[in-house]
Amino acid sequence: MVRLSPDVRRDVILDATVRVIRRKGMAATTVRDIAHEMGTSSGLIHHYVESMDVLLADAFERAAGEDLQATRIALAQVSGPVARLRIFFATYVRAEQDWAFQLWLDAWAEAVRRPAVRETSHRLNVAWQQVLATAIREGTADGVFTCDDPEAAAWRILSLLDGLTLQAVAHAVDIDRMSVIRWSARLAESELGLAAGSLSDLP
Amino acid sequence: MVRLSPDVRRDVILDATVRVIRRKGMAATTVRDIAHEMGTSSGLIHHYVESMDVLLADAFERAAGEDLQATRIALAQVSGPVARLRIFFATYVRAEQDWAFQLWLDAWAEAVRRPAVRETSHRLNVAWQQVLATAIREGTADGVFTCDDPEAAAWRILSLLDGLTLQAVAHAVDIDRMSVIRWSARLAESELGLAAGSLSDLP
DNA sequence: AGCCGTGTTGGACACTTGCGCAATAGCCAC
DNA sequence: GTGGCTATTGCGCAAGTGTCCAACACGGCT
Repeated sequence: MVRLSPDVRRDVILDATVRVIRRKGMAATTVRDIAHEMGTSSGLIHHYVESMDVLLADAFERAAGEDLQATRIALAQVSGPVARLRIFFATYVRAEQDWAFQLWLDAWAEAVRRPAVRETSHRLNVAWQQVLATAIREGTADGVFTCDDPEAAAWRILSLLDGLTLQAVAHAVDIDRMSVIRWSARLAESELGLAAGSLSDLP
Repeated sequence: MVRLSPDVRRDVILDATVRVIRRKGMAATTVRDIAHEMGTSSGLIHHYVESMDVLLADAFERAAGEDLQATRIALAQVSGPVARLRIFFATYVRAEQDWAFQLWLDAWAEAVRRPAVRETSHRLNVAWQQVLATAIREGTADGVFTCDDPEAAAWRILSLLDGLTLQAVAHAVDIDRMSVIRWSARLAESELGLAAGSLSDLP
């Protein structure tokens, strides 16, 4: 029985929740799972968290936010619009491991019924789209890309990525991860006026 | 207590299940809900259905299968590859009303946890892809389309449709239904070597 | 009419869930 | 040390789940 300060304990609870929902998915995560994950009693969680619903929403925000942040950092570490887009596609699949994308599937499905989840998933989805749109805008400013509407192009590329990844994750067949990247990168080439293969060919 | 023949009862159960999952979503649907919906006891359901898992899968199959069949019929009633594709995009949004697409979101999310649901959603997704792939193959055979790989092209077009519709349905903003069709149709034009606007311009 | 097959009931069962509460035990100030 | 504040326990509770089954009652057949 380790006694922690409220702030630290709150953080430990969130961390444990993130780990569990990554392993089991949001819908299958229980208070007892989280308690077992951090090696405490389940009552402790209710001492800090008002309800399971908000805990799941907060944990989803942290988990998905970490992936977004990781991609942002990865993009910042390379220069040049083309190289940056290559990194985007590469990290998207790395970030969107099966368990991470499963979180998104849960969130999208739950969005109709849980306002808190809808707000979070919407905000994070827009954030992802903005990461892509910003990269595209920089490329057009540099004269490397040709694109009338970076916002719309970002939605299209991201939606194709999501639609293909969805098939790969939910059904575990028909579309392999390599094709997801290559096909999405080819759409990006077409959208941005790049030569075929400049994004989709392997380095 | 109305006594029905097994075949009729099975149909009544499926119908009631479809109604409930349309109202509450797959994840929140219980045996007792369905029993209450058709005004019988819950035990009756298990007398006909081996498990909740397959009942949900069967109900999803009926609901989603009806939409698929409606699109197939609509496609059969027009001739010419271009006209047929236009109908495909038009009926896709009509078929995929919000509650219908919500079913798909539920199915994709539940696929990991419910094997029967995964099998059904996988099979129906492939069926949708095949409807598109067949239309594309016919167009290439007629010399109207130019496409190396109709199977892959169908996956890409369908995935973009799903990815965009997902945003429209789950978040109810950012992307309107008109853009979903127009953007997907433009990808199809690019994939099939059609002139810009031949699919995406409104009739 | 009476009977029997079977469609149907309604609750038992074992389990899981989120949640609250009295009791306990660790840490810090004195 | 020792007391007191409070983080933590561990169990109980009520509600909810899928599944199963003995009993019941309806309807067609003899």
